[in-house]
Amino acid sequence: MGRRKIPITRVKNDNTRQVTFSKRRTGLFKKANELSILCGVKIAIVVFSPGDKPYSFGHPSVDVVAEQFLQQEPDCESKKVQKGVKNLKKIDKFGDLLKHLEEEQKKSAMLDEAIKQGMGTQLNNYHYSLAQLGLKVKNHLRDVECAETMMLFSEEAVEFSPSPKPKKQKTM
Amino acid sequence: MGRRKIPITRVKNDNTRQVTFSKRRTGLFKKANELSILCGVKIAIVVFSPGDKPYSFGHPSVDVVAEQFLQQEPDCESKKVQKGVKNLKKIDKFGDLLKHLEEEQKKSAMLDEAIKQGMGTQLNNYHYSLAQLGLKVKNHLRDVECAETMMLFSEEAVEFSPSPKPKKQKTM
DNA sequence: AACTATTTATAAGA
DNA sequence: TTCTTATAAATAGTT
Repeated sequence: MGRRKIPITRVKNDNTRQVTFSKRRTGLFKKANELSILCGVKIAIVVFSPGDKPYSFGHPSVDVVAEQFLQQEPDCESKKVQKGVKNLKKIDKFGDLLKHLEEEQKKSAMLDEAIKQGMGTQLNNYHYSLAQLGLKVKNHLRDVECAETMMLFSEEAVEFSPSPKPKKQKTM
Repeated sequence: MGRRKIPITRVKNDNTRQVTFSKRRTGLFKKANELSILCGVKIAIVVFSPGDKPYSFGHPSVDVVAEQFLQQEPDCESKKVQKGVKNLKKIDKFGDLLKHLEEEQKKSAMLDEAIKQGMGTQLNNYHYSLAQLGLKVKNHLRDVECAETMMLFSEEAVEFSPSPKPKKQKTM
């Protein structure tokens, strides 16, 4: 799609790579925007530049899409989970771990209830705390090298805008 | 980019819209793949079809990208969290809830350790159990209508594959 | 940032 | 859904 055909392998020259990134990211977001409009669908993209700066696109917002993505209830998956839990119970060696897990789930339910009681302005505080808990849980999965996670974040829904809050703002 | 130029407005015919979605989604994921390789960057895309079926693309995986995106430390955000936690401690009414939360985090650490001890074939079972826990956590956040969550599910990290586990599998 | 020769994506049709 | 192909659109190299 240019003066010459290029092989799809990492662009070696730093500067060229950054230019390619800028051009193609723009093109990608444009395509995503068209897709969302033409088909009336929700979409979210998150990408990090070669300099590790985050860029995102979302319609109607990254949040909304991520939210929906996580809410899915996997029929077969849930079966697997249940099956897994049953097998788990058969294994003495991990019996107490299972107990811990169950306790955590009960507490989750408690928190859930308590939160519903209504805590007005403190909702957000709890919210953040819960988010931290969620992160912990997720990290476990990562640690055991299972990649079936996903998550999101906060702040404004973005359209064609470089995401805010870059962790380490490097060169780009 | 076809026999004719089309205006970027919602495609009215249901069938045509679905066809357009399929073609453009494929094209978009291809572009995303090229971008990730050419520039050596991480990227994740989540999109829902007109029938609300989820599709995703991630390099190296949706998880990894989401993880990094959420781990960014938005100066103001992290301050808010810390501030929130502090305020939380000052509020007697919610003191015990906080304790519960802290306990859960400790247990998370325990689970983490135990898992690292090595559990071979049972890893996946625990993984699923943990995923359930994560789901619980997420649900809390959703209940309080804050979208800064994260969660997970299970099964394969995806590349060019329609995501599994559609909640309500409609027409497409 | 612009330009443009080329490659690539895709709308319509089968 | 998959394929074909005329045409629109993206972009690599250049300025």
